[in-house]
Amino acid sequence: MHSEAVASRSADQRDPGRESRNGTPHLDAVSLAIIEQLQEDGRRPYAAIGKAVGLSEAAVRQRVQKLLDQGVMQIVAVTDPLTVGFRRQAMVGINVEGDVESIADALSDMAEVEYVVMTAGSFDVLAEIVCEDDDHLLDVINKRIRALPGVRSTESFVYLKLKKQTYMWGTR
Amino acid sequence: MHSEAVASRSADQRDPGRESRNGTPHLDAVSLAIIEQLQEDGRRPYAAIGKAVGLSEAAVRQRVQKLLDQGVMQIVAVTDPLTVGFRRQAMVGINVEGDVESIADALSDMAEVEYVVMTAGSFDVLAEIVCEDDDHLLDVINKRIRALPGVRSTESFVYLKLKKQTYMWGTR
DNA sequence: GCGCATCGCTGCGGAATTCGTAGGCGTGGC
DNA sequence: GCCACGCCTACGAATTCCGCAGCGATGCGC
Repeated sequence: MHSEAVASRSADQRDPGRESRNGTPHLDAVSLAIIEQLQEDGRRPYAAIGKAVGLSEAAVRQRVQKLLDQGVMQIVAVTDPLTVGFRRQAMVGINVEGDVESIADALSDMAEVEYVVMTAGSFDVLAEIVCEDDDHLLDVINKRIRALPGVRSTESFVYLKLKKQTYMWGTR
Repeated sequence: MHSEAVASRSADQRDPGRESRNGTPHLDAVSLAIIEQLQEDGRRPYAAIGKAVGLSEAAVRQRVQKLLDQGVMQIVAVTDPLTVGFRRQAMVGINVEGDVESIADALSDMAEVEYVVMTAGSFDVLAEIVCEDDDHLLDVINKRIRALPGVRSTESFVYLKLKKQTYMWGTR
């Protein structure tokens, strides 16, 4: 029925979930198209997605479940924390001596830390923090982050206003 | 039926969507609870959410629709772009002379820029960029961002590895 | 005080979606 | 060759979504 939408199956499309060498699952064009659909609307019905990508409703459902199970994708509500009662939010740049990844892991274990990324440049790690108020923010940065062994220095950027927040890389 | 879950309506709960002076809608406890549910699972059925927050299915549906329409919340699929074909991602710190907000708006108009926030600290604006490859990244930073009138300087932090990405501030 | 417009919630019933599962088909290992 | 595996489709049953009418409470004007 959808044969014209999926050009006679390539090897990619036959095994859309196999692992590549770095441990992250390989994604074929159809899975990317599904993600793209869900980036526009996380609640879009499977049948509508199927029509867009050339797959049956059930196949889309199975792929979505797999992508969720693998941790490749999550379907969630996102907001601007500053409009939802959290008074202070900040990005913290961190310099590390020794093992960067273990510091990043330690940061990831903190509930107030929503986002952790290892970087190249004048910071080794960037961490985004969401707090109730100034005291809370101060506590997290000074008492918890700076206390981690291996943290050499930190620099904070307190959020004043969120201007853009999208997940639409698929749609361009 | 759910009378025991919502303690005899407070003023807050009677007018959950009214505007506060800064233009962002005021959110009552029930709407926060709904958002919290959807932060755990963006596809959770309205009936299940209703049971959790003490509202009927239809009421939850109306509130969710309103939150989406107001732009308070979006329900979307989120991924790590680096695992989905985008080879280069970076955070760019920007210093501005003159009107910071107009620069932030200009950045927000760029498709490659997924995240823009005005900050206090040694940068005026932070912008996250998602690119296909090095050439693309270089082009965006050097030709487009640095070309904006008012941009005094930029500093880039190329992403090496995303370690954490959550939206669960509600669940703590 | 009273009517009236507004707003949010509930409770339906019908339409649409989701879910579980059985069966088919191509691929790769043995 | 043959089996195991992965992915797909098909389809009925259960669940969910959706639109709407009605109701109670609030706020406003008079």
